[in-house]
Amino acid sequence: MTRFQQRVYNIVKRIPRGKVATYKVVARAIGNPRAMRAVGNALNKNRDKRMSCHRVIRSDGMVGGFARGTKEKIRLLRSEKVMIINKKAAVKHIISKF
DNA sequence: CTAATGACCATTA
DNA sequence: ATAATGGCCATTA
Repeated sequence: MTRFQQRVYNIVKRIPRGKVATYKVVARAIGNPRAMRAVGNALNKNRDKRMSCHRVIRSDGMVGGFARGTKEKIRLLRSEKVMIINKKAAVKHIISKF
């Protein structure tokens, strides 16, 4: 586990149920404002099902990728009442700061 | 060390 | 409105 991954997970862990954050905002929160792409890579490697990496989406509102499939990601989000239309999450759920 | 990869982003066409 | 492009960065081969 690299330190970068640690920092990412520590932030992602704090996203409350029913809310989502963008890769970009997470990158900013860990102090690497331009590392949003690397954030996605870090989450991709996570195999811990207990961790809620499905709450991280793209900055344009699209749900984005998921290690176990976008379908599953959407299913998980819907299960916690996050409204999704055309693979896009409703703005009201998106958190923009920590 | 260099090169390639990808759960991204903003700009441009 | 959609699609392509160049850039960015941690990790891995």
